[in-house]
Amino acid sequence: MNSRLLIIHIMDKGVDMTGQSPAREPRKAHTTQPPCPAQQPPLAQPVQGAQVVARIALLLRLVGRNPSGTPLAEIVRDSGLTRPTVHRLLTSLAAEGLLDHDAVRHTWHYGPEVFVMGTVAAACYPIEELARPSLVRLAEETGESAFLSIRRGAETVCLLREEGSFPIRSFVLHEGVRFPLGVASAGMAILAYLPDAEVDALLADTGLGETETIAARWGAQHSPASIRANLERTRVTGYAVNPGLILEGSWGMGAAIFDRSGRPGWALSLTGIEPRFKPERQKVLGQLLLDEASRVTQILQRPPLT
Amino acid sequence: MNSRLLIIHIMDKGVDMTGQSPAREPRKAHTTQPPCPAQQPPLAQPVQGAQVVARIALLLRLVGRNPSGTPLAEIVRDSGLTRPTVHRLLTSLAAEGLLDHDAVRHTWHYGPEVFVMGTVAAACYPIEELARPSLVRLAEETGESAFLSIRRGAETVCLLREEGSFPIRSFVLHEGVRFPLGVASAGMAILAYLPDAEVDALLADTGLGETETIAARWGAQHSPASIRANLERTRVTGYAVNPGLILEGSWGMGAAIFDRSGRPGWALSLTGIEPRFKPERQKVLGQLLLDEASRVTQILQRPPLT
DNA sequence: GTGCCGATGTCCATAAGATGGACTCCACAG
DNA sequence: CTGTGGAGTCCATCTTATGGACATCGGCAC
Repeated sequence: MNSRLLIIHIMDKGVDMTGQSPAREPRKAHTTQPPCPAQQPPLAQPVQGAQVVARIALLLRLVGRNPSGTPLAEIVRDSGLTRPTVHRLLTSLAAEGLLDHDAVRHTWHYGPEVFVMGTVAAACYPIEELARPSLVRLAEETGESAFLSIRRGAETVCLLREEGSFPIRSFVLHEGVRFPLGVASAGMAILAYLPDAEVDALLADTGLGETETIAARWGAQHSPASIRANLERTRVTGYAVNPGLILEGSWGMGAAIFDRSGRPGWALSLTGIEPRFKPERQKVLGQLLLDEASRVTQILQRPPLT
Repeated sequence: MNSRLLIIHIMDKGVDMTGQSPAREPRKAHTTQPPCPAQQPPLAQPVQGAQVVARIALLLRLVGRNPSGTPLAEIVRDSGLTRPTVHRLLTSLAAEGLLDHDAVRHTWHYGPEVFVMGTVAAACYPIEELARPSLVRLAEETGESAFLSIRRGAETVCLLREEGSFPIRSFVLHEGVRFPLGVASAGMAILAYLPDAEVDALLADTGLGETETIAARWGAQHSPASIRANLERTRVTGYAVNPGLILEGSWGMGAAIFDRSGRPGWALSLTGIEPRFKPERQKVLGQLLLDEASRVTQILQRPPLT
């Protein structure tokens, strides 16, 4: 389960070696530029009068990347907040049951209250039950691991994972992992079916600094041009292919699911190693993905619930 | 749904007519007594330096009571906070995707982010899949509605609901509803298997004021004595019976589920109308509940998962 | 129509409360 | 033993949340 950590590490150590600013300093962000909308690339607007809420939400999102627990230092680093602040907020969240603190391993995870709230919320978001059968079928028929991701603002979040039978499995993707739209096949599949204007907006402003571009974080293979090229390919076939762009040799394919208003809000995807994604098989896998995505979409269209 | 809420109601309506301070003033609480452990009777300790976190958690819990949406006024009333504060916090939470604001109906619900986080958390709390089959069986075999509740501090929270076929159904209990331990059959079943010391603590201090007792909120049939009497009955049979104590004619029965350390952390329960809970049938239903609770308990005991 | 009521939503001066620099403590490696 | 890196704690400072007061909206009675 720490293979994931690995990736984080790799990325932290390697990709970010843009050279400049060895000591991070984004934490001063909130002190000076009140009109500045983007301190972090989350999904929130400026908002007035409750920055703590933004911080808490940020921390909750960060903790969520690792269901198996995240150490304080990692959260401090990735949040850009100071250690005392993060520690205090995490402690308070834990006191409320929203987080849990593993005192032995010094890690933080989601607490029972999050689970409880999520279960309640799940009553309003029935995607889970709707998509699980599709995931199972995909995993069984292909042998690869199958995933459901949801769009959240400019990101996708991996919600469900269904393991395939193939003995070599990638752990780049698992529950809670977030990617910007355009990175990973799920985000690519979703992005491909958003209106052009939104695509432009999403690919253009990644905050303010040019250091914050997707490419800076995820490598040159995620330059706007590369992403747009892949978008075109995705629009032609209907499904997205990620040819090892995140981790060499780790391929993925995805297809979008559309909500009642016709917008792509989720995606099904498959991941595996490169030899399992030869061109001929891509067509097969792509069709399977499209079939299942279409099935889920149709179920979603149907009920006028509420 | 903390007992705390109650007080607010009481105060607003009548009890606080002690003459002094018609305007509520419990909000000064945090300013003076730092060592005082009980400012609010939720599940949290004093905590230092992040009262906003407590407020946010409180609001999230309150919103969760009603998956279908809660108006601002209700949250303001039950939280004891001022309207501007509640409004600002809710707005901020909505901006983060943790809540959703129905601008037409002026109601607040859980947002997609809560659902996402919950789904991630669910990977660590597999009770859902473990218990669902039991709920389905219970609902099918009895015709009543079946529920899974979880213990959260001094409360139970209803997590899952499975409708029965019987055409008259009670909606006292549904996803997100919270009761103090000792109220409703699920909480009674759990309370009955907690150590005596804990039971005493839970039944004794319901905060600080004597106006905050469970009985004050849930009626004299929930006096400590009555609860203890019911506890005894529960310990004899193994299952709890709620003979319409919350709502006349709305009966319930529950059985506890035990975690790996042998503590009662969840409960299965059935609800229905009084004629369906005649003594002979109680035995049948009770046995079914015990069987299913035991089954879930055994599954929980088994895996040494991380 | 008009006026009342209860609700939501907004503003901004105030002071309450969150912040983070600096410190301690602990575990582990060399 | 000393050095390094991380977790956790403290408290003076000043940023940030607070809530009283106001604006607005929609429904309802007359």
